[in-house]
Amino acid sequence: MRIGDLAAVSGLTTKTIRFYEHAGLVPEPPRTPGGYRDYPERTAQRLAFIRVAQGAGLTLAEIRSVLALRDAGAAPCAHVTALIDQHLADIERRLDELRTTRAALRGLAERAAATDPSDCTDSDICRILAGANREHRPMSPAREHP
Amino acid sequence: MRIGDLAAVSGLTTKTIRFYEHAGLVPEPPRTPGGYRDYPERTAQRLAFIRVAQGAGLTLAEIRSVLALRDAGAAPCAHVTALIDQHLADIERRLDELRTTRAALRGLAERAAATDPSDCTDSDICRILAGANREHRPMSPAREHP
DNA sequence: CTTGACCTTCCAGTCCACTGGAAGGTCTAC
DNA sequence: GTAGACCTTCCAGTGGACTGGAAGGTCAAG
Repeated sequence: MRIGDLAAVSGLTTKTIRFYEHAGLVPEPPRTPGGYRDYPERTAQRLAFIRVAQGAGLTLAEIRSVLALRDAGAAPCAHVTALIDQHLADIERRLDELRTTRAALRGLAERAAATDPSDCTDSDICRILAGANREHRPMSPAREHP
Repeated sequence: MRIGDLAAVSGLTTKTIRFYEHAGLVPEPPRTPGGYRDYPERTAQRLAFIRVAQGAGLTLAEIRSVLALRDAGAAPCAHVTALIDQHLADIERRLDELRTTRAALRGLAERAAATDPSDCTDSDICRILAGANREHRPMSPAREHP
């Protein structure tokens, strides 16, 4: 099975598969005499597993750790369970953040509807935004890497 | 006002302020004879505005566009309103995604609780994850740049 | 024998908002 | 005069998951 075939059956691109190999998610396959990658059938299963795990919100690094355990002959169950719990907690946190930001934005949308543009002078840059939540600071929503 | 003072009153770092200047959010200030940045008072207001706008979930690029309008003498109200609506829609979409992923993860957590590790063979890499949502594919959650 | 589909490697860029560090200059207090 | 706090510039890196492109090699069909 060459990389193009594998890409076709897995729904990924050849680029992505090479990237996965580079990232240690897929082992280096044997090569044909011409130097082409020649994959065994089970690599397709591995890629399918990666997709499912990604769908569950695991990062490639986490998926790699699960695969490494399995490749080492260990049952990764406990590890997987921990990852799932961790991601659930993470998602709850992000949901909270998003709901807070949504509430703030809805407030701003209301304020915007009530604002007369001709009323809006240079002094504050923007009447809608400036002055908003000047009392209740603790908002800071979508900052991923603070 | 030198950059350190401005950092102190704005709660940002000097690094960040220079970065904002480089990014076109803050105009280049005059310099002291020694070459230090010497900010007027109103820059502090500008930085405060940036923080509020960021708190509302606007990106620096969007904030720059609002500031550019204001600097050009125009009232950015309509633009700001559009940005707010857009971000609200965006947040709804992300909330949906997160809720979907959460539901999937809860299913996996249940399955994990019901899985006996000694039961778990090499064949599928991981019983908990593999085989999960093999029917209802459409999950794909936290993919920001697909 | 040529076309063109496929493959190879490697490097760099994307997005976002910073952050770190090196190598040096300036200012204030003692 | 010197310590050390602050400032300057510029370049590179972070995380996450790819994606694009250049420059070239291989293979099957016509």
